Amino acid sequence: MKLKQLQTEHTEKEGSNVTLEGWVRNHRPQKTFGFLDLNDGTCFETVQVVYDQTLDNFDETRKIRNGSAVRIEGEVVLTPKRPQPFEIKAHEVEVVGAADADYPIQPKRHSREFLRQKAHLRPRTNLFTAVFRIRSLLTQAIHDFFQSRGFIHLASPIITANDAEGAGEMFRVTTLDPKAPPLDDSGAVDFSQDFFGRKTNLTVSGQLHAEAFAQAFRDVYTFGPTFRAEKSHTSTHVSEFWMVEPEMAFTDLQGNMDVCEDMVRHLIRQVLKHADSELEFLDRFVENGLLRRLERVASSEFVRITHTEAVDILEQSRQTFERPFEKDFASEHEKYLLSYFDAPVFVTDWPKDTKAFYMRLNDDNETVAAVDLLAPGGGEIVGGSQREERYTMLKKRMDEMGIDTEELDWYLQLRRFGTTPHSGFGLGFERMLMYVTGVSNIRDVIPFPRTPNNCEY
RNA sequence: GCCUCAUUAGCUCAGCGGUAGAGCACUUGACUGUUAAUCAAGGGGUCCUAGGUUCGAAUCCUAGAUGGGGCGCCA
Repeated sequence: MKLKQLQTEHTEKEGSNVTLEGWVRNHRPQKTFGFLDLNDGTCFETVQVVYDQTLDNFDETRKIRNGSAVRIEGEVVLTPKRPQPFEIKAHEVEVVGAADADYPIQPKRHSREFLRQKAHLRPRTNLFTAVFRIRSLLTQAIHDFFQSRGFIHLASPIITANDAEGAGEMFRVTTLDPKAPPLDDSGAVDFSQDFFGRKTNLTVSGQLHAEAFAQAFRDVYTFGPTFRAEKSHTSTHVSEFWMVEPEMAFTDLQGNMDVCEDMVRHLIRQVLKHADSELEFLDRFVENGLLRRLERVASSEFVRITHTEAVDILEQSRQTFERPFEKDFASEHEKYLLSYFDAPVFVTDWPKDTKAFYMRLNDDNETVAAVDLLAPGGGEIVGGSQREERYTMLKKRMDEMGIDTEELDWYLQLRRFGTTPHSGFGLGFERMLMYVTGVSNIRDVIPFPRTPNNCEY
């Protein structure tokens, strides 16, 4: 039987025998009896197993160490006067796989740094049980949201030929011999002899491919892994992460923000609805006030201001900032705007030279129809835009910014064959997860994080 | 890439120029309802590495390695 099921049915099951399988989180043996805290992976909670000398293998059971895998057969006993509503009175305890004495996870707080070095064992701690249960829930919620609105999911390619679209450094994909690659006449590496007959990289974004599908299915989204080879050392960057990228034809920037706002609210509501125990734990041990913050965001209207308005607010703030804010914002500016409004804020219409080539040029010729969503406690979690759908404008912008128009001819063609005003955004999945769980380092919301100089496991 | 802080037992940390410490974990024992149980005893150390200063270095100095935090780049 699964513990999750027993949790909802323990009243009906009172007095009946059940078998549970799981891992011992903590063990409190005494002289003639003892207690095992068992987690079977099906829910956040543990169940207390009580055993005594009536067990055939009482002496062996007394010696069970934390981390051991066990099978318990016993009776469901209601315990309304104790901290837990029910427990299991064991009739049989079978050790399925004992844990050696040097099992490193103890029933106490460990540092995140230590647990990162034990990434294969950390899902057995309360914190990571909560985080990864919510991660799974959030994945489901994303698909629910888009599928229920008729969006088509597309698996955008992980290996791409797009060399650079301005999103950052890329990982090269190659089968050439690193010691003796073939060279061309000028002495440079000859990638025409590489596996795909050209230079290829891991994707930095599925957006361009999503745009192609949006011109066929209208509303589409991608949800998959993304790779950046930047040597960033921060708590919000990893080399491999997941992005959600919806793309919508016949949709302007306002419509884009409507979908984004609905999505963020939906995601938070789903977590609030289905992860009570996890959020309660996180609110207590990770971020005091997490629940209140999420509830407020789930019910509040998001603010919408232009970049020009945001700059005005910063200018009138009477606060001294270390960095200039006329063009792009640093985290200190984002924090000020968030505390000013005390709600999620969309900032739109950014100066064109701070943003990517595909964003639609506004009539002022100075700004583009870009949008960043700033969220209290999470910083920038979404970046999006209305795309430049006018062929000549796009071509001009690409030339100005030195983007290879030959390589991206297929992307330009989309503007010649039935172009539409269209928009989309990218949600950093792990950043959303940080925002929802209160966990402050992105390496602690991804199962096996990859960062510069670190690819263990 | 830049700036900072750290590295002492399996974990969390104290010690800051004079014999290597505590709590938890582990092992053993006590305990008839524990909730990160409690109590007692025991085992456990390349004080990150390499140099240097000193009668004497975990402690002071130099370099390096690894990790954390901040900034930049971004999601």
